[in-house]
Amino acid sequence: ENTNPGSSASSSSVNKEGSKNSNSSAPRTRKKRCPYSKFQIRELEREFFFNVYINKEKRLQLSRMLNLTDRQVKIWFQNRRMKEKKLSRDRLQYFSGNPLL
Amino acid sequence: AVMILRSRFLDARRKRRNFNKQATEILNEYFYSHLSNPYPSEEAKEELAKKCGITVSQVSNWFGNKRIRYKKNIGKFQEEANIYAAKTAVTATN
DNA sequence: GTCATTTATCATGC
DNA sequence: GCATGATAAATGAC
Repeated sequence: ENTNPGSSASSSSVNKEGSKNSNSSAPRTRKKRCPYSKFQIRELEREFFFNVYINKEKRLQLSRMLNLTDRQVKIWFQNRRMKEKKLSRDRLQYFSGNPLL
Repeated sequence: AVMILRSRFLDARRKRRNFNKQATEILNEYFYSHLSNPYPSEEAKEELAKKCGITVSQVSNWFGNKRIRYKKNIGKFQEEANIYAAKTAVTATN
């Protein structure tokens, strides 16, 4: 369902940021947003359920299992925490000051 | 009672509903009168949300979408921009 | 780390 | 069929 760069047997097409770009290419092209697969989301959510903050060890393990970079996993947890916070805010607003409660 | 509220909340998020005309008017008025810096402060967002009858998050969503879509195709919004420019000019004279 | 944001994508309205 | 609002990756300020 998801043709993830780095998944399957992608040899080396993964754009790495490690290269301290020798020549121009001044503004590094922004990485294109690539939606994660159901499987990737399930595993990420599973780990998020156990601990909202993931440590470096599990992060590396997860990134290898899901064919994601450590940075991607790290950012996913950051965004996920923000999502959780927003859900709490919306919940609070919705259930407060409503007609029948 | 709580259950129906809960279920209504769960599916109320992704069910999109267009804003009413008045709310859109208010948002567009702010956007085109701050076209050089269309980034309302948190206080401005709260005020807009109150006047439009929507949440602050919805105001942020609206400005985020408006900025990117305006930047991507300025020509398409030219007519709209002129309308609100004239509107703010009128209010300025009053 | 949080958090506003950019950008693409999703889901719906009409 | 696109317009539009909401959400999901990705970046950057701090």
